[in-house]
Amino acid sequence: EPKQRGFRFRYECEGPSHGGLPGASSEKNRRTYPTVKISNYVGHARVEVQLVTHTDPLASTRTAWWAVHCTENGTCMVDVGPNDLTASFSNLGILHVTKKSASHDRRQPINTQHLRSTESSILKEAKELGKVMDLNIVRLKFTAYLQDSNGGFTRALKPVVSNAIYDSKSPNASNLKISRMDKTCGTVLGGDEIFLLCDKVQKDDIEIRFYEEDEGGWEAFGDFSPTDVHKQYAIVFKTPPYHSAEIERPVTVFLQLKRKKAGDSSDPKQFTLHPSVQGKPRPF
Amino acid sequence: EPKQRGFRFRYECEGPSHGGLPGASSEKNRRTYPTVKISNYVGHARVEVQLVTHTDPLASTRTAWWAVHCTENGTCMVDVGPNDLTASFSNLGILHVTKKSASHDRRQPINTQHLRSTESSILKEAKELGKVMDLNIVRLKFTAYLQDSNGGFTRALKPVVSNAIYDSKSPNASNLKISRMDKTCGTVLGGDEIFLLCDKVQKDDIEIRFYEEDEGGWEAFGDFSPTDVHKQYAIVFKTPPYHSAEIERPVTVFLQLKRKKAGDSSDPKQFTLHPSVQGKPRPF
DNA sequence: CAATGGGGAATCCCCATAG
DNA sequence: CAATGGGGAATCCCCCTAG
Repeated sequence: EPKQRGFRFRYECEGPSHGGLPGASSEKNRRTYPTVKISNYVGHARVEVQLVTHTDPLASTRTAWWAVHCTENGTCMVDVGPNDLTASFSNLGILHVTKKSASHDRRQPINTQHLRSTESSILKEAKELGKVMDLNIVRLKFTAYLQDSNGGFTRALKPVVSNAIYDSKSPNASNLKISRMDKTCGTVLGGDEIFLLCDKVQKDDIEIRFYEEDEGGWEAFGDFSPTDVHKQYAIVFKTPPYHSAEIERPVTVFLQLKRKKAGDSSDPKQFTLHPSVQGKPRPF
Repeated sequence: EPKQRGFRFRYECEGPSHGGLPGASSEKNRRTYPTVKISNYVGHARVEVQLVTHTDPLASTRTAWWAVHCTENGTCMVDVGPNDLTASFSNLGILHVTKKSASHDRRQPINTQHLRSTESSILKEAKELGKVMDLNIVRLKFTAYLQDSNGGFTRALKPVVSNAIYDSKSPNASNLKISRMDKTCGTVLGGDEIFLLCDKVQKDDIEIRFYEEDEGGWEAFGDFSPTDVHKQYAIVFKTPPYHSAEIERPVTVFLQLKRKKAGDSSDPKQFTLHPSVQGKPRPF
């Protein structure tokens, strides 16, 4: 399985070799790659990868919105066997196809009379498509071919489809990250104003989640409006009140950025809640 | 004269009509436009505008990096006179020409044998040019033509060139602006950490200037490094010490963003310095 | 020096608001 | 509805660091 997030799709103009798609369990020092294994078989086999859309994985590649670059000649397959039937793809790149070139790709009925209208209608179509199938999410589709009696790889097995891969440069799928906060503590009553610096977020699809780790889990959300999100890179918010104002000593909780729609979240940061100051009355 | 900053150059693809270049003294409600007046003359005249480069105003327009769009047909001139010889240009737009189309513009020796090499060499040339003459700065060049005895506008006067106009979308010429700070006061000793949210800045060409208004003017700079500039939209810095630690009551000073190279600055924000707390020793 | 990874510039697209 | 003004997405370019 490939890693779902954190990999950046590239445009052709960016050149090859910006690193291959890592495997789901890939680590800094121990890199792994998307891998498939053919079970219950001994012999030679050929495994091919294709990119398919996020939503309709089994059917479509009808428009090649992306192209996989693994070998020089553009084909994406490896031969395996006869003993180890594990195919590992170590240099998969995912290429963005631009809207413009995408429209050229389609075979047009060249001889029809609409010369101008084609172009705009294609753009419109592309836009429609873009709405349904997010171009920034793809899956890998592996197809294995076993050798037939003539030695040709013709006996196709049922393809398997990977989990979804999100373009890390796409604003709705980039890695969420809190890089800095002006305070890391506040009072149990909430209402403390915090300046938080982060990687790119979308002002209408982000929330700041406070939580405690134990089961039963308390959670609450930072208080801010879209206008408090500054240029996608900073958020000014107020802390939520803790579930209980009656604490004797400081409590440490966590906060993280979280996308409302996709549900993915950033690494957490610690935040310390202090008891409300002696003599300062709670608001009621 | 045109306004120097705050006007955005547009690409052709953005369509016409995103507002015309305002005059230097243009206000929200009282719009003015770049205007020239022919002195010491009575009669009809024609005034033409052209865009010229920032650095070499009198000579060049040799490559039309920008195009002025004022009338439908692309010509940019107005006829004035016979009494009022003031020409006002109310709908000047400045078009960005993309690098790609810029290279097409040049008349190529089509029949030479370098088919591939031309393109890359043109790009290289464009890049070279870009280094010397900043494509995001232009000037207007007005040329007036008086009527000759046949009624033709042939008697050109000496052209006049406007001040420089900076593309407000260009990162090194955009409007500087402080939009929010997490504190607006600190101590006279300095060293207070401030989170400041701002419009786009360049981490290597920005400083935070504290100053007092009176002549003799104290000034000092916020302490931060390029890595403290977060994604061009926020700066975490430490306040500088005031010129005197011996103050009895709070002092209000100003701070502003300031570009090191161009020297332009943002509107100031107030900042209040409090006396060092009773009993807290000054560091020495 | 090429591979890897990432910041930000140049280009493009489209939305909100006031006439 | 078109003019105006502006935010941000899609595309592209290039620098840094570690091998």
